[in-house]
Amino acid sequence: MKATINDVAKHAGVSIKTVSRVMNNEPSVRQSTREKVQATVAELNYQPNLAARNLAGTKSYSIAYVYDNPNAYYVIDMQNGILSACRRQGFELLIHPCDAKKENITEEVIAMVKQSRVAGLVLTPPFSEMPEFVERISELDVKLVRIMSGDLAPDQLSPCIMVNDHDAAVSITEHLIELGHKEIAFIAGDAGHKSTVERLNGYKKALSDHQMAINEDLIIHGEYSFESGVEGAKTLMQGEVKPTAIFSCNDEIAAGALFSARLMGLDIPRELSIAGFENSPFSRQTWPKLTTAHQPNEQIAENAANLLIAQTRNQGEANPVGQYTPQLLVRDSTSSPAGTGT
Amino acid sequence: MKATINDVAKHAGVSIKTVSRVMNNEPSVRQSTREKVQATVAELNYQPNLAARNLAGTKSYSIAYVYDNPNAYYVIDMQNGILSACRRQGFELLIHPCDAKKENITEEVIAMVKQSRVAGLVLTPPFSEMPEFVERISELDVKLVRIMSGDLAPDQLSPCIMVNDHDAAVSITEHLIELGHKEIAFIAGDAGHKSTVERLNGYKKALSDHQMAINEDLIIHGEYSFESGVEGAKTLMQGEVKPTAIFSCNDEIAAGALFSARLMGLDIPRELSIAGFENSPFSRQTWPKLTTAHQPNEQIAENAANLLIAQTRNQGEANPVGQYTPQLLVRDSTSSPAGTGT
DNA sequence: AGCAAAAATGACAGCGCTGTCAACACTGTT
DNA sequence: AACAGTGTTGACAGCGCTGTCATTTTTGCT
Repeated sequence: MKATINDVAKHAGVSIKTVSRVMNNEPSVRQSTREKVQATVAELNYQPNLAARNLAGTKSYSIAYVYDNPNAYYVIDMQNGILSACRRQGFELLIHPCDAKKENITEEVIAMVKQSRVAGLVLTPPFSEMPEFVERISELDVKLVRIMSGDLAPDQLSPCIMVNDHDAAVSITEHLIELGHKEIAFIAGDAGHKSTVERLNGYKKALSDHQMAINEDLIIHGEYSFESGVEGAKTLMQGEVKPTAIFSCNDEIAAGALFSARLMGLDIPRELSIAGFENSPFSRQTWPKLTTAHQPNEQIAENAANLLIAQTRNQGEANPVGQYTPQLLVRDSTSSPAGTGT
Repeated sequence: MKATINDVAKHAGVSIKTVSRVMNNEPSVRQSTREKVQATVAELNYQPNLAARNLAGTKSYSIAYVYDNPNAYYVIDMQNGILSACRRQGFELLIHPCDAKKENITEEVIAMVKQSRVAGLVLTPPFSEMPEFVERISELDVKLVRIMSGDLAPDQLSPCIMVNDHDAAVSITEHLIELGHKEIAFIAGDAGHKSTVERLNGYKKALSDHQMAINEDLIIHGEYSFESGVEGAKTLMQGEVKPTAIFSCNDEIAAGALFSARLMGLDIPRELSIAGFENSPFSRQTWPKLTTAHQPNEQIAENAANLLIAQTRNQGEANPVGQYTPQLLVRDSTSSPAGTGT
């Protein structure tokens, strides 16, 4: 029914061990032998039995995705990306949703690692940005890869995929500046998230670069939610200095801001430009569609998983750092301010 | 480091096989022996090695969740529910996202089943509602459980968890009727989905029961999307007979309808009541929050997974049928029509 | 050609568990 | 007391693969 390593060995006229070597990309196999085996593998459509591999070997062929993110879209994207890498490399994925705020979350994850014997973990915010957690986990016999906001890895504990929110925020802000906006507001997300800090700094940087003053009254400290956008926009538009553009820390906030603006009878984008961040499905479910920054989550995740798998095989550099900068995606919620004739 | 069955056997003073029997709830173990072993298991915190189990036994200890659903919230809920059941029962979950519209999707899933040797599959729409697909898969040596819309299982091929969209739609419609609405519109989702049909029928049933006419002009055939809600509401409000309430086939459509209504300057719910369906996070991210029907997806999924696992162990009835009726959840988007004084 | 070193290959044990089957310990019966 | 019948337990092989180490083949060099 299902081909085993034995079948392949017999068909190819070599020993089981040689087939094993080929399957694991080990050296010390003559090229001609390797090809012969590979041909047989293809012919019989052989796929190694994961259970047997895990049982027999010292290495493990599974990795886990540990997450706590209320954003389902993000999780699904990450999961799909990781899964792609796993399928390609013959790995298994264990998904481990859990609560980052739980008192003994570190112990819980440590227990999971010991129990499941996974070879590595993919960590996304908030876990990837919890120094103590990362440190404790990295003492275990398990590889890590972290996806986080920033431009430089904070330490050498694992490979990191950095998402350059700062530069992307600069792009968005410059887009608004170039459209001719003078009063650009910012609605921030949760203060605890690194992404909030990075995006806010990018916004400030762009203003400074263009000799524009930073007006703290135009900066709202909110959280990553629709309601926060609603409130933020209301506060801003009732303030002394009315912005002609609002840069929201993510699409959900932007959707809220947009909603609020329409309630106030504003014509978007003519009277107020609104930009989001993330390019989540949210940004396409508003009207007009949001200008945002596209973050290729699935690709980031696949990249991260590949890096992780390479680590578990002791391949690749020790602690490579990948970097992604979300790209500006101009849609219909931004334009030149009213009265500038564009 | 990690306790094996051998350690347990030694500590308890019995043979490995006896421990195995206890772990698998097999009969023919004296009560006193069973307790002794269980105590040792607890003491050593022993957990069977899944890889070894899968390798040695004829049974498998993993199930797969096969899905193709663009709704990330739904998928995450299902996944979490299934995962809970798996954790409790010592099973492993394989997640298998794929494209239901792909030409040879059936062959692809069959290949996956053979390859991974999973003991069972959890199927949600659209897979659970594809008769040929289900039939082909059920010929395999794999158990199934289906979650689908309706009140009666369509066949005896597997246990089914039925979600009674019909009755829930009746509840929502009656809620609107009781508020005093006379002209109640309906915006349907994708015609191909059974849930659309069931909800539409529930809507019609409620109207009939209350001696109200069914006006086809008040029924919009759309799809499960925000845009569809926007368009649908626009069409309805420009029609000859203006509804005072709109029942949307899901929350996303309702959000679109709500958005559209606000653009038209309507005061919600005073001038127009809008109800959704699903209680997705969407329904809480609108303003006002949507009246909807709550579908306990996570619970449904856990229930389904438990049923599936019972099947793989040949426990439980042959083809049990579970049923859930989503519950009416009244929030702020519905009220008595203007001029009725409530 | 002859030899040591290096490269390629294979034999074999064993990972932690389950299935099979044999062995043993009790019953209640004649 | 001898027996069958039932309930309980354990010995042992083997699942499909990898790690170790021994063996064979090839290579580079004199």
